[in-house]
Amino acid sequence: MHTKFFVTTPIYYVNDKPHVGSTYTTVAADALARAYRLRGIPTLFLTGTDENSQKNLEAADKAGAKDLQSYLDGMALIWQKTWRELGITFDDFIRTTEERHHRAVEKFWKSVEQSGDIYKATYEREYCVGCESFKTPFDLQDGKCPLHPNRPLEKVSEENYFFRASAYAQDLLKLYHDKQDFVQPQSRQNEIRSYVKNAFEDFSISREAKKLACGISVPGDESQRIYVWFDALVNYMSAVGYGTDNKLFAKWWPATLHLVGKDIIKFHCALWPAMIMSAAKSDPSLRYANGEPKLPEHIFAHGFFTIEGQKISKSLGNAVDPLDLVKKYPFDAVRYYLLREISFGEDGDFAAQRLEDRYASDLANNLGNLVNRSVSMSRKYFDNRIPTTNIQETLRGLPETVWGGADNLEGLWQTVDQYIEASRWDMALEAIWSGEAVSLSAANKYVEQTQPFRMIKENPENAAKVLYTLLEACRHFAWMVEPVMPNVAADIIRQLGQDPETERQKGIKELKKWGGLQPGAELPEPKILFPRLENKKI
RNA sequence: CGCGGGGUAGAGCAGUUGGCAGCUCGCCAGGCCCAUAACCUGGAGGUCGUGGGUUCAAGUCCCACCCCCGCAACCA
Repeated sequence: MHTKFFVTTPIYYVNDKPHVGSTYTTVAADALARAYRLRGIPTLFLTGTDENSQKNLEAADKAGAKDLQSYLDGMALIWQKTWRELGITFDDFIRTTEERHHRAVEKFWKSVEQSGDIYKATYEREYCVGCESFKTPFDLQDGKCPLHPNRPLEKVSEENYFFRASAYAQDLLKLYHDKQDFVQPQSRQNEIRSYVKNAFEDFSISREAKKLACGISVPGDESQRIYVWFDALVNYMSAVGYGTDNKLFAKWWPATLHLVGKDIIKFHCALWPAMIMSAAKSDPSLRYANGEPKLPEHIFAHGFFTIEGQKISKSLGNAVDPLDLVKKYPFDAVRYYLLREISFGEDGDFAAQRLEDRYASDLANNLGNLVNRSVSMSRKYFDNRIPTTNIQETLRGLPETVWGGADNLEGLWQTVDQYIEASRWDMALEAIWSGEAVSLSAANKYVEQTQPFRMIKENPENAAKVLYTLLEACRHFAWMVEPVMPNVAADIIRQLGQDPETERQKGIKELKKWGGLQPGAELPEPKILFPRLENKKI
């Protein structure tokens, strides 16, 4: 595990409100952030909005906003509000129109300039507004942008500033080679490698101010504005004090993990590290003691969604508003579904039916039912209390049963931690649900094999052991899934007669130990964790 | 020679470093009765797109081929 965890989402364009795509990225980041916080690791979770884009200007006009700034303010608020309602625990929200960001960009630009990697050149090329990037003949297909064939290319002939990105191609290739997990999943690293190898050119990083109504001015040249990507990427640094708070910056940079969609990997995995390599040459705060540039440690590119098998599209009316979603389903369930159903890094499909299946099967039948039956039996047979038993004797399961005991539980914790470190919640959750010796499934089997409801008559001592084991296991499972389903986890802890906040204070080491439940403690009346979803079609 | 994703049981999907082909749902037959008609056991169901190759061993690596999906705008 890391000594600190600084995770970011991309900054989102505010030309629209959040939808499942941005929600997916942000929920994934949130679950990771919560996991590290729970583990006592200093965590900073950053998200925000990209407000210097021409697209926003178009959107503001379209929305009939009285001026750009009030439009941006309104949208930024909507994004923040949406995230809060989805239980997103971001620590900071950066807006690229903020002063701190402007100062960071300015400093960054100057560093790159000082390193000799900014030069002026006149050139004529095609600019695609859709991509917000220049296209080389190599990029074009039939003279059109292959991504936006119906959007006319702008012929641009002007004097701009360029970033000498090509000078870093070799260093980037070396980086990918030396650090196999710099870009994940592996297939994306391959893609990036071939891009850098074959098509990595210098970037134009400014436009004439008179043609661009918004954006940050080039330091020392008011007639030019900084290209949106060159500005946007720096947000990851400006939020942690680059150019404004050296101490803060030293504490948090470099980022541990940039979470991005697969469409923007070129910018994050090639341009961004190249920019840092350059700036680091003249800015010691961007270098380690050994002189190496402080690059982000990992970049994870997730896949895209289809909705019910179809591409997300407003004209089809299938864009899902996350706020509508959490009106229909508990947000814990939505979070669980997003993180469990799609293998992180792959494309996936969002289907209401699947969500409901998972809800009924994984959540209600397995998790909810296990907690409910365990608590109910304990209350019934042991006077509304956690059975009194010798905890030492519950370290192992009864002979001839599947239950693997405390050692295996420790192993499961390790597995979960390992998958979290790889950002693979899908795998972590699968292990919790259906691992061999210790899991929700194993716990349910343990009930069948030992039959405490029968055992209570013949061998109450063993029944006490089994039930204590089940309750204690539930406590562990609750903490394992807490980052994904914070409300559900808290409910389980309460049903076990503990206070979630008091428990959390004890720290992860304590929580991971076997025997956290006090034998003989009172058990409150259990409530259904996952009520049936009747007629709740989305 | 555009870019990318994918073809594994009826449906939906996993398969990190090559080592008996798995999961969820559905279906069939049992069990249990603590529990949210939940839980457990057993079973049927697969030429892992096709053809070659490497290997003691390939869904997994290599080569060729076939098929499907996305790529106006919105957009991770």
